[in-house]
Amino acid sequence: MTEFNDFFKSAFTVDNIIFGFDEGDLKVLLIKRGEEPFAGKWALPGHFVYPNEDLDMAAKRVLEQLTGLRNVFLEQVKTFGAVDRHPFGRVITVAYFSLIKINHYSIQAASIAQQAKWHSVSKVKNLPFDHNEILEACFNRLKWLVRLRPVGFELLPPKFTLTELQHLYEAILETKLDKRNFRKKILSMHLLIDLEETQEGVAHRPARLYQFDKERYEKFQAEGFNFELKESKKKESIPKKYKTAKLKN
Amino acid sequence: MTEFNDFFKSAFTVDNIIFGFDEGDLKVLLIKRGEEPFAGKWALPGHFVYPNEDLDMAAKRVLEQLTGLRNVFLEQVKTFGAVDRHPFGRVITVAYFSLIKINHYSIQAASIAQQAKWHSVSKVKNLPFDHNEILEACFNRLKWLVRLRPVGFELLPPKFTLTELQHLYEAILETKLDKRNFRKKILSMHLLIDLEETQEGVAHRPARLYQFDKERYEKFQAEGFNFELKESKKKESIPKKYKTAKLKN
DNA sequence: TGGGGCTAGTGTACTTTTTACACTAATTAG
DNA sequence: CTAATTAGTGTAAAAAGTACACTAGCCCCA
Repeated sequence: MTEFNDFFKSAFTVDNIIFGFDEGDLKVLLIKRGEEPFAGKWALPGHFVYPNEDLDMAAKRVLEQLTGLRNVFLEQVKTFGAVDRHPFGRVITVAYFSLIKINHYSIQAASIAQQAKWHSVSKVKNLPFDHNEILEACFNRLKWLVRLRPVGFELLPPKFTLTELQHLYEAILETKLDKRNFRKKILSMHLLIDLEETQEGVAHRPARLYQFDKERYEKFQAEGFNFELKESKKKESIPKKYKTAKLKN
Repeated sequence: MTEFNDFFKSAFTVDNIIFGFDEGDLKVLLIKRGEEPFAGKWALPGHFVYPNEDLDMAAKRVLEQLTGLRNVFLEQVKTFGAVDRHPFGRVITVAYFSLIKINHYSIQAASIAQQAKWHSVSKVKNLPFDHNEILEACFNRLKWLVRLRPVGFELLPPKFTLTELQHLYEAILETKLDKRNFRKKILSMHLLIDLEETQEGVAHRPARLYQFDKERYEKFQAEGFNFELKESKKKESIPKKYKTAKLKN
């Protein structure tokens, strides 16, 4: 049994990929690292898992320390364990992603980081460790999940308009959707409660406000239903420089 | 930095969930454990990850030692890290699942186990550790994956009939499929090469043999296509005792 | 050697879902 | 009161999915 002892020399961490949505843009919460390695660099928030702590617990702890939030959407995505991924030794990390409503919490950076800030997912690059790869894996998971389960609502305030919801989907799926078809599809699921209120103080026709019907959703989930959304094939507003890259039949 | 050292006392393993298909039944390869803990019990094959080894490498190693196979379908599924899941200390495990063609390899159990044997997925229970939970997670992943990507072919011999393919899908999805619709759908994907050969020595009309067109599939994958299969709503041959459990609208 | 048993193989009409597409409505700003 | 801006709505055509039943070809055995 002594041979086993050689194996008990590694550590593991959780990394939290926290997505939010603001100003029509999908964001990810990064921290400015307060400790070595890579002190001072923007990175994904994460921490070692304590000896008496389950993985999910550790992920919840990191999330709560950073945002003050509990009971938010949180799901394990993938584990990264390249031999040389951490300069201090063998450290594998379990990536979790969560979806939160921006502006519904205050960042409490001090506890685990010098600073925490939202960054546009599309602009983030050059993260330390293998964090670019981790972020990409989580973004792909989100893209996929959003087609199957109505997780989009986790990212919006409790009251939202259909256009806001559509913009969210467009940001995640990186595509344009047809307005009428989107509305038809969303409303046909009967997962939205029409609040019979409208926006105020906007310089155009005010939109109706809706609320996600969580109760109804949970009833349906048991029956296993499908939340698929397909993209519009309308003349897409793709900048010309990408046009040639499109695949042919 | 000394505080970090407390974290470098854990170990991690990979567990391989190896699926095969035989006699119309989905199987999983289990080993009879040669070592403590749980020596002598049937369990999922797995092993500690060596200090100089990536996770994927470890999974490939275990798979190859057990089956002699390389280059088979292998994918990370989920990581399990409950505090008390291993009696020897803190050990988290990364679950991988793979799909192999039964009868296309010989089990080389000696190296890591007393014995290895195929078990019907539907009959496996009372595995040690948290292996029941791990198997369930991998089976769910397979169910899901088979609808999106033509991974079914990984489980069949190079030449197969459409009925064999259909039985495979039915075993994985735990449902009946309509024969004509299944064929229409499968053939419309143009992923099968008609070998213009037929079965021999069967006591009925011999079926045509097909081969999976991997090249064509890989070309399509870049374009992102969908391999979804829906179940037949035909009068299902569900034993009466289950009928009352069906969900209503 | 021909009839029974068995599985292979095929087409069509109907229903549902998806898609493409353009105008009117309601508000604020100036 | 006009311009600017976004909200909100319906329909027809195409595609995909579904339900369903009979003939074809082989072996076995009497």
